[in-house]
Amino acid sequence: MTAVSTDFAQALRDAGLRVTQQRMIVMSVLMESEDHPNADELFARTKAIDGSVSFATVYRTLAALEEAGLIRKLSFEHEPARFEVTPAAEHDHLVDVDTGEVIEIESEEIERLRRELVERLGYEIISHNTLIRARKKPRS
Amino acid sequence: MTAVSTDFAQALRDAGLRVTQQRMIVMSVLMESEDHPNADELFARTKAIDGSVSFATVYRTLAALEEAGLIRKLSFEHEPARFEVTPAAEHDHLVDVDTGEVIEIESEEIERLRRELVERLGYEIISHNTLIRARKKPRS
DNA sequence: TTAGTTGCAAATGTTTTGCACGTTG
DNA sequence: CAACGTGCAAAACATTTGCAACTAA
Repeated sequence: MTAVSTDFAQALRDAGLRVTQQRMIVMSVLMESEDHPNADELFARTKAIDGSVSFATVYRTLAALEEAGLIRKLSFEHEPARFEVTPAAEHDHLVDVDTGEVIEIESEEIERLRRELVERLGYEIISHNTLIRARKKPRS
Repeated sequence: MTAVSTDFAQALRDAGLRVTQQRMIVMSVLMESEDHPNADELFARTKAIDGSVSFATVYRTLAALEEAGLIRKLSFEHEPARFEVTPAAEHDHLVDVDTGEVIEIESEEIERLRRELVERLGYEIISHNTLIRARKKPRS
């Protein structure tokens, strides 16, 4: 029982969810992913570890974990949703339109300005999701 | 032939697209929409003007107009894509999670910071899309 | 024991597409 | 008239769900 898997189990319990083998696997697969996998990819990686996990369970687990705030769903255009473990600090996503690569970018100042702006409108941010489509500048 | 419809026709021609009645109707419907309609809603509003326009054409027109940069597709979560005419100034979208209302918010400073940050990474922004899920603060 | 979870397959909802016909340039 | 666009219905695609079997608490 590693520290990490204990954390997963505890996080599930805290969320009022049962600790099942399937959820543990999906969580650990997502946690260990450096990229931002979609449900298909998570299913493939999960199946490689435990062939009995079904596609439906991957989706249901993702929905449950998102609901619990443990993971985040990213909506990209023209492609299925991707997922990431909820980051400690908010960050935006830059997609290289030529390579498809996703880069996380972070700015405390932008975040602060955004929060202030939203508060001035009388709202409180629950979550936000910024997608920047960009292209690498030619290095002169 | 009004100035507005001429602009639509010209915009289509400039994009290398044929000026068809269907495209003109879809464009004008979207242009006159104060909200951010989805394909379903656009189809309904379009059909009210010309009953012969098909659902497929609405989708194909939206794809063509987006490709041409004339309109923008917004990906929300747990609901079909919405559309808006490409705004003169970039703006973000705030969704009131309780009412579903979509509010456009704009900040030149955030935009500037974001552009600078992205440029520092060697990229050039093509487009961006920010979705903020928020809840109205109780007025004390 | 029993409420929550799962696997399977079927269903759902959105968006796309093949094809024959119509229209634009 | 040639290329492009359209309508229709069927297909594709991502995601969700009903149900009977299973399992965590």
